Amino acid sequence: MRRDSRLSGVLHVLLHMANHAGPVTSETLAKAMSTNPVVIRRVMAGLRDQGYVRAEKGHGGGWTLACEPAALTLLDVYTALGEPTLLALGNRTESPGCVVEQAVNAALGRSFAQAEALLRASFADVTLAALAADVRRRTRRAGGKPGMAHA
Amino acid sequence: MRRDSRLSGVLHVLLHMANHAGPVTSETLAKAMSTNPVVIRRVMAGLRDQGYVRAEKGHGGGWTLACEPAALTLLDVYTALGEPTLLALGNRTESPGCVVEQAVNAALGRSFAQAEALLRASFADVTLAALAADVRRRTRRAGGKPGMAHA
DNA sequence: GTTCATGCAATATATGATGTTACATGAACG
DNA sequence: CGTTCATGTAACATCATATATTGCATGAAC
Repeated sequence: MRRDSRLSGVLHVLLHMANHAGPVTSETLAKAMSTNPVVIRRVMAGLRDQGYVRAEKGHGGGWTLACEPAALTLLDVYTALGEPTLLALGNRTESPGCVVEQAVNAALGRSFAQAEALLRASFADVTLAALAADVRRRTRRAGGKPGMAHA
Repeated sequence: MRRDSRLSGVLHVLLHMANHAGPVTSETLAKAMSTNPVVIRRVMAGLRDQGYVRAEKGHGGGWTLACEPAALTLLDVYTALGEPTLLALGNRTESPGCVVEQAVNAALGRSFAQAEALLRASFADVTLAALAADVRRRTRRAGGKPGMAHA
């Protein structure tokens, strides 16, 4: 099944913004992600509505981080994205009349709920600041420069 | 994202077979699942190749369970299906040149690996016999008959 | 008022699960 | 035998959704 990479993409964008002083335009971010500026605006809309980032128009405009990186968790970002489906597996139908269906749904549902809870807990444990620190560590190790070293 | 319901569907089919003495045809199973016989054969192919079920042609043919329900776990079934993707989220690209990408992939990868491991462990803990027992319990509680009480 | 940037709707594309048709193979029954 | 029933499989249609793209409106800075 096709996998949703919006969370990954948004984190990538946020880290670039954290590494950058002034506002960054959708176009710049899009080039760094080799995608389209509209896609950037689309996935950032939720974060903007939550107040995590700010978008300004006109000359010198672009995206700015509007919160403490240490206070923003992956769970916040995931929630701002609209909490897209986490699991690729699901129950066939919700036909409450069939006891077989009920038993299958109950068993799978327990497993699915556990996995979702674990994922959310994992997300809540990681802050943007921690990710940024990891980026700095990797940059030092590679001896490169911090900016957007994209192909 | 659209969710893969093949595991749910196959379990449904296996439970119907466990409740039924003789062979069951794809057509009968398809009606019970309100789908197409070809879909049944497709998702059952892996289980047949693993020897978990048997398929016989001609008059009186159909599908038969070929293993102990207590020995068949959901993990076995999942594996026989070809281990379809468990998580709906994924990493954007595998561009090893970008340290930001590496950091994001590492963080998300840890969460994803944990969740997948938990799911597999959950699956390994449930046997077809346990599911069948749950079906019987639910049937008793509802006062209905065990067969394929589908709409 | 021209340029730059976001906001957003509308549309196109790609992928993968699901549904369907068609035909071949082989077993059981007359 | 041949007929019927069932699976096996390829080929194609359908549908949902993430992703890509175009177009135009809005508003800020020069």
